[in-house]
Amino acid sequence: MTSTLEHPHPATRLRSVLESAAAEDGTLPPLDQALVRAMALPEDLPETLGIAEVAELTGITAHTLRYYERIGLVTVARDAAGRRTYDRAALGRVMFVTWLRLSGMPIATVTRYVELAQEGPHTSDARLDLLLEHRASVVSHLRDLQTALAVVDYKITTYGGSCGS
Amino acid sequence: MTSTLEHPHPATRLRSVLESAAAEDGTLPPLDQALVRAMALPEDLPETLGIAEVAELTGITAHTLRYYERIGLVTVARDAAGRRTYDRAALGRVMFVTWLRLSGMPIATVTRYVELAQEGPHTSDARLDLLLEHRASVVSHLRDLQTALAVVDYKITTYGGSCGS
DNA sequence: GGCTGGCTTCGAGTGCACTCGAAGTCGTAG
DNA sequence: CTACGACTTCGAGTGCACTCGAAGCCAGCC
Repeated sequence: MTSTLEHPHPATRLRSVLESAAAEDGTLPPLDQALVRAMALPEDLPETLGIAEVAELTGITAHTLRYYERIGLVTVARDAAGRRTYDRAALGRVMFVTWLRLSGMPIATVTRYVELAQEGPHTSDARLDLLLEHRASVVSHLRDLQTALAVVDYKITTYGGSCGS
Repeated sequence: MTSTLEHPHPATRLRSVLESAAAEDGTLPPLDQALVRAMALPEDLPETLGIAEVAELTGITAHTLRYYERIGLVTVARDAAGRRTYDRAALGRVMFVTWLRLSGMPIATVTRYVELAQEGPHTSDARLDLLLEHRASVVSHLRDLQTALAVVDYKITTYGGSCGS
C-alpha cells in the first residue's frame, strides 16, 4: 500500500492499467475499447486512494502529483485530516493529464484545457479545437520519430560500412 | 544565401532534404533508399557551406550550431578568416546528430557516441550497442506516443459524451 | 578609407518540468 | 503515552537544452 521507491516510467504504469483492462475477457479488444474501459477504470480498486497509491498506479511520483495540483493541473479532494483522497474521477483526471503530458502537450496547454473544462460545458468547442490541434502535433511528432528511427536503423544496418562519424 | 529569420522545425527541414533526394527520379523509393541518398547529400550544393546555409538547410539556428560545436557534438573546419566551413561530411554529421536529437537521444549520449567515433574504428561495437539501445528506447517512445494518440482520439471522438474533465 | 553585415568567442540568462528538503501534523502500533 | 511513518505546505534547487547579448574581427562594396 505504501509507495515503493521505484519510479517506473508513467507510460509503463498507465499501459499496464490499459492492458489489465484489455485482458479482462481474455481477448485483446481494439485499443478504443480498452481505452473506454481504462477511462472508466478497473473495478477492483478501493473507493478512494491515497497519494502513494495513485503514484504507484500511474508511475508519477507523489512529489509530482502534488506539484500538478499546486499549478492547477488537477484538483483533488481531502479527507478530514487534510490528506488527498483520489476518487475514481480524480484518478481518471490524473491519468488523462498524464497521457496528455506523455503525448508531448506542454503543461501550460494542459492547464488551459483544464481551466476550460472547469468553466463549464460551453467551452467544449474550444476544448475540442485544442485537442484537434494537439492531435495534429502528435501525428507530426510521430512521423518525425518514425523517420528518425529509419535513420538510426540505416546507421545500424550499414555499420562497419564506409559512412563516417 | 544569407539566413532568413524563420526558424522552421529541424524535422521539417531535414525531411525536405530527404524528400528532395527521394523525388530525384520521380518515384518514391523505400525510405532506406532515400536515406542512403540523404546521407550522401544532394549534389547541387556548393563545395562548402557557411553556418547560415547549414542553419537554413537543417532548421537548426546558427546559435545552436555553434553551441553544438562548443560542447563537442560536431567538429567543423575553419577558413582563413576563422569562419566555420561545413563540407559535405560535416553537413552529414550535423544532420545525423540532428536526427539523433529528434529521436530523443540526450545530448550527453550523442556526445558519447561522437567521442567513440573519434576514438577510431575499434569502438564500432560500442557505438553499435549504443545505437541498438537507443533504437529500443525510440521504439518504446513510439509505442507510448501511439497509445497517447489513441487516448486523445478517444477523447475527441467521445466529445460531448459524459466523461468529465 | 570607411561602412555594413555576417561572422567570431564567451559567459550569462531563459524556460520548462520537475525534484527536493525542511518543518510540521496526524493516525495507528506497541 | 510515545514513537513512527506517511502525509502536509512552501520555497528553493536541479538538469537539460538551448538562447541571447556584448564586444570584436574581417571581407566586400561605395
